[in-house]
Amino acid sequence: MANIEAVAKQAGVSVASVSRVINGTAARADTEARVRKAIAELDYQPNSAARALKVRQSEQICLSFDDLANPAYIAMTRGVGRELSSSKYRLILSSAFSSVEEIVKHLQTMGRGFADGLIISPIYSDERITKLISALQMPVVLIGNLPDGVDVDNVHVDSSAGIAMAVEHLIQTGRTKIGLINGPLTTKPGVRRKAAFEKAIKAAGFKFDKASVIQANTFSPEAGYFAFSEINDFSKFDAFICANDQLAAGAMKFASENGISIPGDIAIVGIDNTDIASLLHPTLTSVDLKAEERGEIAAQLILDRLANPDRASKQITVEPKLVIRESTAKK
Amino acid sequence: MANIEAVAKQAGVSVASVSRVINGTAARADTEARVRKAIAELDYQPNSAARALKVRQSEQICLSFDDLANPAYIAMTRGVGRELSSSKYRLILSSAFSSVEEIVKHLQTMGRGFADGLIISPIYSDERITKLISALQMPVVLIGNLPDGVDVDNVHVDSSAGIAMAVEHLIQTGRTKIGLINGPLTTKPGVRRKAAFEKAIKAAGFKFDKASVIQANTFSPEAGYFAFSEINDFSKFDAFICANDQLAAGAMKFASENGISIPGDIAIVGIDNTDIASLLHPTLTSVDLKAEERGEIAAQLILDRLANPDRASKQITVEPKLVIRESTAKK
DNA sequence: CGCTTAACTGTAATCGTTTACAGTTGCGAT
DNA sequence: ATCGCAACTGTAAACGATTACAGTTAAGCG
Repeated sequence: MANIEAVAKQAGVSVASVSRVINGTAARADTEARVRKAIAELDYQPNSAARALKVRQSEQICLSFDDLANPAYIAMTRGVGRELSSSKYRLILSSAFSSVEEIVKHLQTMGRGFADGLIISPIYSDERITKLISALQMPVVLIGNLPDGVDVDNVHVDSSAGIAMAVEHLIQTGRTKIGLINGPLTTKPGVRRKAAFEKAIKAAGFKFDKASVIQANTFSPEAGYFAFSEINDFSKFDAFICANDQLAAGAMKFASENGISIPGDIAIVGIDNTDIASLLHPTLTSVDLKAEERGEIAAQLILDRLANPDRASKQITVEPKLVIRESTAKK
Repeated sequence: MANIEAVAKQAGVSVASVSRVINGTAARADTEARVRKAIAELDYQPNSAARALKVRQSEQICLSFDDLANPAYIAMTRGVGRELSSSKYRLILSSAFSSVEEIVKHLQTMGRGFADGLIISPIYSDERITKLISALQMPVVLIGNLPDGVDVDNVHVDSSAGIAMAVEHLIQTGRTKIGLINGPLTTKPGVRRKAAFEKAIKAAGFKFDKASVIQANTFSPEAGYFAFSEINDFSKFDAFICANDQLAAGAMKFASENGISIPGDIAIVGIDNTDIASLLHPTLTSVDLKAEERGEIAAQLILDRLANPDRASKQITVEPKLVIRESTAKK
């Protein structure tokens, strides 16, 4: 309610002095005391929007991703948060719950005054988002695959390499009939994981069978459960790679309910190496895509860019790591 | 970069007309076309901070909680998000990663211009937060227990009743030596769950033994694992209630690694009924504290308050529900 | 072709800050 | 006491939008 002018009047000084006291610029002890007293008396708090307008900074960084239910993004957020907590910037999260329009609108609003920088990790490969990213007139870091022709700071993980590791590991542990429970093809990871899987299978000298890829329609445990329930003949497979740990967990639940032994009959590899991997029974072998580390790096990139607006854009690649647990033990 | 004045000049109209076109107020087709053309040419986006300053609204609601790693809060966020998505307000999240100071500062900044309303679910019972809440000059909804003397909109769940249900269920299924793996006593849920447990045990006609409460120092699976590992003599117990599903998951992991049968030797009840409950092996009986529903209600309360600033504050109570699964089957 | 009225447009004030600039004050040195 | 200089303070102009109000244009109608 009270504004800086009211405080100035109450303290018997000018608005400039009030502002200076608040922002820690030089002020006589006497002046400062009166201003602080007036602030306390009026319960004054500066208006952030006005400040942001004037100084052209909000001291906020916005992290945006699509799927709050996905633990990989939560880990990413942890990474960003840790890195930012030692800076002057606050982290705000914006997670779109429905349409691409919504997310585009959200980002634009953020971009024009509510945030100084944006870290965005879009799962859906909609070209409107791509356009938006290149149109955004503010520091942006993209986590995930950089679309062609977009020149922004970027951190991504070589998930193909991760899938190759998983395939290799399965083959080394004696599996020959490997399937993929994939995420939706409307998402970037869905598209990329399928391609990577096909490539890895061929690279290992097997022939790729389209029927070995089963599409789930979300990245959830329910979808994994449903995917497994649709398989008529489990004897065609002795291993599955699942596009994330959630899908793997759902699949394993179906297996345990239906007398399919893991890893006895079927080996399972998850992706993301989230907390759940070591809690499942059996514990889940999973490809760690280093979400938390990617978050950290993204935050570093944005801070660096904020401090140094004209530098060339950087693209950073993180290496995945296969974490071996019980679900892929030898038969 | 471009501001409204530049657009006005480019289009050969006044800034007022530009503003009206943007905000959908009446404009001649001719005028509108020229303005839109100018906007496109200059790649103009209105500055949110300036708009927020002038109209005294940001069209943002801020949801704040402490622990992003806790799936219960994620569920809560889902509830808030769903409810808000049909309103004109956007949801932003602010999750504190370290000190109370940080969260206080964050909320204040939000409060003065960056958000029109605040939904806050503090886990730590620091009185500075309480003070802050009552001092905040904006619509606030508190999810969780309302401190004495604070008169704000509130939604809370009767977790004592939930714990009583769990105790009752355990007794009915033949358990007599019930323990509690509690969360840290520095958190509100930690304090309250312990008290509720003691009360429920006594209400059931058992005598309460202090040694039956084991304190974990976080709400994580690791803490649950560690808590179980510290128990010397499992024969003293035939059931445990865990202060959340995460703790339960960790405890079950220890059990499975150490030949303790669940539910054979020990029955386990979790709290929160998160996704993981049905993915664990055995599946976990859990007290559903309706986090998602509480989020929805909180969002409704804040929208209602925003539409109706002078109404008396409302306190809403949600009833918990026990979801019975395998981990508490009869011996 | 005037007149009335509705529809649109422009001017300028305003929101609550910050900050350049000029003006004032206080203090030590002479 | 006076001067010089540093340290502080106040005035007023921004920042980029919205909007009341008054002024203009267009349209409808006899």
